[in-house]
Amino acid sequence: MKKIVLVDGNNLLFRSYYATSYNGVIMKNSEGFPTNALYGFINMMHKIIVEENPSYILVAFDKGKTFRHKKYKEYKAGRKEMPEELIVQFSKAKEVLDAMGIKYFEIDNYEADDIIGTVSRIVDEEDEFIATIISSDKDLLQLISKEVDVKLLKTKGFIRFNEEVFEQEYGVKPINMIDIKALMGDASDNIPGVKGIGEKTAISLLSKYQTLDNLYEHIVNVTPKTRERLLNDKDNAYMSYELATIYREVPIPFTLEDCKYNGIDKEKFITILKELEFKSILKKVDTNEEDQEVSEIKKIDQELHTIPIEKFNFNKPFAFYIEMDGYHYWKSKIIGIAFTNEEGSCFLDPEQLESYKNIFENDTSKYSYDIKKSIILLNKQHIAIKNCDYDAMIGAYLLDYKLSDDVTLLMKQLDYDILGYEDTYGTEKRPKKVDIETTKEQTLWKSNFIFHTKEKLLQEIAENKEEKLFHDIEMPLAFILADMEMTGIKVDQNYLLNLKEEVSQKLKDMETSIYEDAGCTFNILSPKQLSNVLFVDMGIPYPKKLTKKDTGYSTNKDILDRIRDVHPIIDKILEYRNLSKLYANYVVGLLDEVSEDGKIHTVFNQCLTRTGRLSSSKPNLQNIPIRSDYSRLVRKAFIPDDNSVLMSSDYSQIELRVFAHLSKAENLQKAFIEDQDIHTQTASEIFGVDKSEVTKNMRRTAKAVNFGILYGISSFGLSEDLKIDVGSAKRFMSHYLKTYPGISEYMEKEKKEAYQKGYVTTIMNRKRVIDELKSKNFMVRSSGERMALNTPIQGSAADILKKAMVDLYNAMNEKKLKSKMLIQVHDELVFNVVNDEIDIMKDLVREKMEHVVQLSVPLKVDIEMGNNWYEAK
DNA sequence: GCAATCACG
DNA sequence: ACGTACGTGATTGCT
Repeated sequence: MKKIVLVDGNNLLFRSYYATSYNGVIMKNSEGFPTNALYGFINMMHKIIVEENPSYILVAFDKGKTFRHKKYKEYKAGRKEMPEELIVQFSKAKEVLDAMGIKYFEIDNYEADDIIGTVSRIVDEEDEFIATIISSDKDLLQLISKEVDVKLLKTKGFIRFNEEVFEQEYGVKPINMIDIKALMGDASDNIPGVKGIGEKTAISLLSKYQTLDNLYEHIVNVTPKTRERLLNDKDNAYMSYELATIYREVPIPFTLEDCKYNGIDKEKFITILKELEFKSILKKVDTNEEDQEVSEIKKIDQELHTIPIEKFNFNKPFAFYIEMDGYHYWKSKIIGIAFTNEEGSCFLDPEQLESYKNIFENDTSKYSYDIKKSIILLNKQHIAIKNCDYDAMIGAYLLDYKLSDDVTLLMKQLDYDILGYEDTYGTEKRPKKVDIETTKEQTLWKSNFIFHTKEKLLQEIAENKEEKLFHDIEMPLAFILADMEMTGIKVDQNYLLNLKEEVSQKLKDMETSIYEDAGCTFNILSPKQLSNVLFVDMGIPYPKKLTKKDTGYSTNKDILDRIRDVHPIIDKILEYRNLSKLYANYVVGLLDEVSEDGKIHTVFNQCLTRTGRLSSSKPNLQNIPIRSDYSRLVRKAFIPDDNSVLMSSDYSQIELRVFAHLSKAENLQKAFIEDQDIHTQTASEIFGVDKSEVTKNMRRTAKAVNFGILYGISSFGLSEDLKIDVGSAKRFMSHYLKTYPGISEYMEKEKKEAYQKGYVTTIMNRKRVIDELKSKNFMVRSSGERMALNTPIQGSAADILKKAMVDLYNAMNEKKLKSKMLIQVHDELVFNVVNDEIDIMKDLVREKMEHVVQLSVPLKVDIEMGNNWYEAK
């Protein structure tokens, strides 16, 4: 059997044009020639060839007015004119196809559909070929037969229809697609169909009567309303039938054999790609870059040659990689260390570690991967690391992976084949047992890799202007975080144990009371069971419309809050949830994490978030309760060392200040310079009242709007947050934007730049690639836009606090202070301050944090102290 | 393993 | 017309 692929060229070009035209902005090459549709088109054709692997392929295009226009003047009327910027891409597409070695045809007065219909008929009639039709137009489904299937393109992926799939989906034969169209019409082609009959009715009618003729013959059996509609529009139905029928007798001037696919004309293809400036595609085509990268890695692999450790020169710069035997570095031990320098690699057995202590502590320049992990593992053996100035993991993080350049491809390979954390250590729940027999080779390979990719990675960092971020912030920060983790924070376990008893008793009482109200017992924490009890058994009306995607009733706080007044059980459930969260996460959960030294040693993930923030895990110390009075009591369990206090220092409104700086909105900046309460100030301006007359509610609204701005704003989101209607939310927004001139311009500029570059940056040039902006899906793309707006704000704030940590840490060292930095919570630092350093620390912390960078608005910190974290806030 | 929920900034 | 605010982590229930 020979396989021929039939592509609806018009359809593909249309799709990729409209999928990549945002706000009228489309991709062009430097000459101004529009290229957006071609980009998607070429990728699509490439994908088709890879996925279908056809020996024959044909692309069909429309040409001229068809017989359908003669029959029905209104055919395709009301369609927007094809934009000039798309028209010019059509002729270019044909050049592209030539270069790709793909045959295309257009025949005067026929649509692409008709050509495809004719070819598929020929395929049906002869015995040598089978065909696959590719389009997103359901019309073509009528061509399905034993030898012909249709790959129907969707916004996400595709569905392959053959006879069975079609019948399962529609309950009729593929040829009845025409009858369906005749009844339901097609708005995009302006085919009328029968008024009042949509897809559902059409399908259900035809699954009973099969064809249009048969339906009208048995019209008496149809329900009165539908019968009336059918009779009213009978003429239209039959005309629509004709219009929807693909013509399969086009006089085609070629044979199937003419459509043989002989592969691309590389030279021609590359010339066109260069002209269109499709660098990423060019890279794929040009000598098959991906293969090259793989071979380069393999080359490193091959070059790996081990030398006896006695002959290894530790006085020259070297890379090292430490392998441990478990998932969690606090609980694991070293099982081997590999070293690489320009002469080769060697392996160190952990039993000999003691005698090699000095090589980590000498002045030689060292490179590693996940240096923080290495510091902590070695620290357990009382070994320090000096002069490690390069961490490949941090480098890869700053490059944000997935740029389509050499280093990133290498890093991807690296991540997948070599250093993948989960591949080596498993997951939290399923940790792998690591033993050196199986990993020795890999460990050597890893250090080898670190050494040999360093230059490339650093070069890439330089190209991004991220050198300062890398060398002056992230690298020193790794050591600081290691110190903070190792120091840990002291926990009052007795306090937590008492709290445990108290909460557990409350939970029991609560439980009985809820069961009484409900009249049955059930699992309160199961949303499924709970919604059943509330909205079915007890008959409480669900307060929100169920959208089609909802699988069932939601029972989240937002929903329950709206029905609080209906029944006392609701408040009890909310309370029960609060308490069980407190119990599981913050009482038992924390107690489980206390080490033998009576402290909690969290892990700060430095290379995880997309914005540049840290995250904290095992346990997470960045989400300890504070918003509710009762839950925040757990903070009393976090206590200072002897003769010390806990000091907390947090930036006031850092993200809004960063936003005022970035957006250059003058009155916003002014408010900060004058040290106003920013939400009150905003309220006074958008409500047009004096500050003294701003009510609590006005301030609350203003605060929500301010947050909306930081998150990339949508009036819907604001209305949800404030529980007001979308219209009012819209008015607040537009009023806000009028009040603060410059903000909408800033946001538009930011979005446009993100679309052009494909990434956004922070004040310290931290980079975040946003692939969502390329999505064809509106929702995904909008979300990409919000990321583009929010990341510079959140990320710059993160940069600022990170730099402050470095500056402050260095200053504390210089002054030989005994106080310690313990925790970072995005805009807050927590310290253990020894009593006789309180004054000096207060001044130093304020000085370093407030003057870490020079913005157009001042930075402000609030400092609190106490005998536990509860008091220091 | 994923969805739902809720803790923080 | 889409369906809707940014960034995290841990627990629970359920397939």
